[in-house]
Amino acid sequence: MQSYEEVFEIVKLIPEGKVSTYGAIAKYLGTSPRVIGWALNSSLGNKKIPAHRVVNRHGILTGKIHFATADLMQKILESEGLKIENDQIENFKSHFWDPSLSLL
DNA sequence: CCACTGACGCGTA
DNA sequence: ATACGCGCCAGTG
Repeated sequence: MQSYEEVFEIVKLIPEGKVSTYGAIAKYLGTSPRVIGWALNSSLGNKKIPAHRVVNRHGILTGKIHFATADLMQKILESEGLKIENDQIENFKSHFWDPSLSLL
């Protein structure tokens, strides 16, 4: 299956200053949220893939530990205009981007 | 070649 | 309210 490829395509569509979730992408692709995490893990190194814009359903930067440094992910997100409070995105739902929007 | 592991989320007890 | 199990793909030992 090209599940990973599908995930990459979606993640690349996430606009700057926006974030998405594992569950939303998984639902859109019709797969399990786990696959999203695994795919993103593989995506690390692919500069074309903004893996830092994907967080869990609580808006928490669960994947930050996979970056070069624990603060890197938060740093990038803040750099894109987001506000992080205690590893959690503030006004998360206001910055939430749903894959369904890519249909538009 | 077989088995384990790794960025999650939801339903059920 | 908290705890546990299942779903799912690819890479590595």
